[in-house]
Amino acid sequence: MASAPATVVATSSETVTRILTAAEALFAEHGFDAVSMNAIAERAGVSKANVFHHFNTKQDLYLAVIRAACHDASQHLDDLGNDDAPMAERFEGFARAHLTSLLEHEQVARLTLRELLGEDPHRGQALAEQVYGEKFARFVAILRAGQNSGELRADIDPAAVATLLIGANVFFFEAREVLRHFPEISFARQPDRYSELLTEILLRGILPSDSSPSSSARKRS
Amino acid sequence: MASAPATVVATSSETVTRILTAAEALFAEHGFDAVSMNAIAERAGVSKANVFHHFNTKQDLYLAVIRAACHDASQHLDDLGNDDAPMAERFEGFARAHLTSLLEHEQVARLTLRELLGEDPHRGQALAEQVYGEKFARFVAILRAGQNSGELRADIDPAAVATLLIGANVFFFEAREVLRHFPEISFARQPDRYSELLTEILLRGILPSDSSPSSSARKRS
DNA sequence: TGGAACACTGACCGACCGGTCAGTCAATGA
DNA sequence: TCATTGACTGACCGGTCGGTCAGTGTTCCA
Repeated sequence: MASAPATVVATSSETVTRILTAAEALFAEHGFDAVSMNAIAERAGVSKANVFHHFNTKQDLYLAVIRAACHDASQHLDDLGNDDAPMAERFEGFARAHLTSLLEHEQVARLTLRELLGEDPHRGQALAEQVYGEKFARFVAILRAGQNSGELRADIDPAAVATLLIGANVFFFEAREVLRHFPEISFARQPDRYSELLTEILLRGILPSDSSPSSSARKRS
Repeated sequence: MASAPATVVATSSETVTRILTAAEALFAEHGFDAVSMNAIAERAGVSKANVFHHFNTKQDLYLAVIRAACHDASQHLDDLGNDDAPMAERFEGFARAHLTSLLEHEQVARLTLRELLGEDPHRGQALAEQVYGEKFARFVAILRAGQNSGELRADIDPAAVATLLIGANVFFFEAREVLRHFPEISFARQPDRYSELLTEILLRGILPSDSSPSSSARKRS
């Protein structure tokens, strides 16, 4: 008579949450095949048989984790449409918020990236497409509005801009550990600074503005 | 008395190559833990015991695969420093060549991305850092030269530009399957077109040029 | 009061894992 | 000619995997 319908056997209690939390952490850190049901049960503080009582198979548990992660992700970054600020500010705001969201919800981000790389049970792609597709569409719509109002160049593809920004942020997220060891990079530990630099480049480009006469006199430090 | 020194037990024959090829394909597609030595042996057409004859442990084999992949990668993209063309062209050339290289050597790219995500035996990171760090440094140096010659803005961080470009390409590579299902995106199956769009955005930015009077008259299709 | 329902457990299963080993076979060189 | 070497194999090892099951304790309702 309970309200729970289908998809997951579990109907009650905090135990399911404990299992899902443990599984999310382990799957995010090590990947599907590197995590055993025993390890999940141990981390959740229950018996392995109990895990199988709530989730029929390991794949079912994994799918439940992915589903929960997508549900989480669908609630992040939800407050960036209602802004009247100039486009340049909104753009930087989104860049910053997106990167911050990635870093703050590292486990969800890692799970998604593993799913992208084709961790063997690649069912979750459909879910991810739905969640991230909607966010992508909203961001592209904002850029289109900026084009229509003349705040952004009309002869560029807003979807390419969105892909570029999101890609740059995702890459920063997944490679930051390595980027730290590149001596040319000063921003590996400062995501906010990276967002600033990134925004400046995307807004105004890397070529000198034609009318500026100051180009040849500059020197690097 | 042979020439092979250390690092790997194997000293001879095409068999080692067959094993490495099979292992590279399987590790790239499924990840370290999802691939059994039996599967590798079967794909290579040899017995499992023979695999262990040439490689002491599964990790040794994995490291040998990573090492070979890094050696491959170090020979890609090696012909982009000797160019006298204008910076804008060199930039687009690099963007295109980098993305093409990712797509053409998909297995190496996937192995590297898995390593980035922290596949459990993450020893290979040091190797990858060395290879990609050198390429990164060379690209940054080219950008710096462009700044000194006045072809590029002097007030931007060339390392940020490089990270942005590489990140956008890597993201396109890893997400292209998903991007195909986003209706806003027209370039998911056309990497060359993506490189064009990306280059235009990075070179000139997304803000309208101040002196241009044409901004308000444009319409989207 | 009793029994249906359910969360939960320890013991257990067959399959498969990474890894070992004794031994076969062809090539080599003294 | 024959001992040595090294690539190679099938059989096998202990251990762990995902998954099952009989049974226990508790709750709740008839």
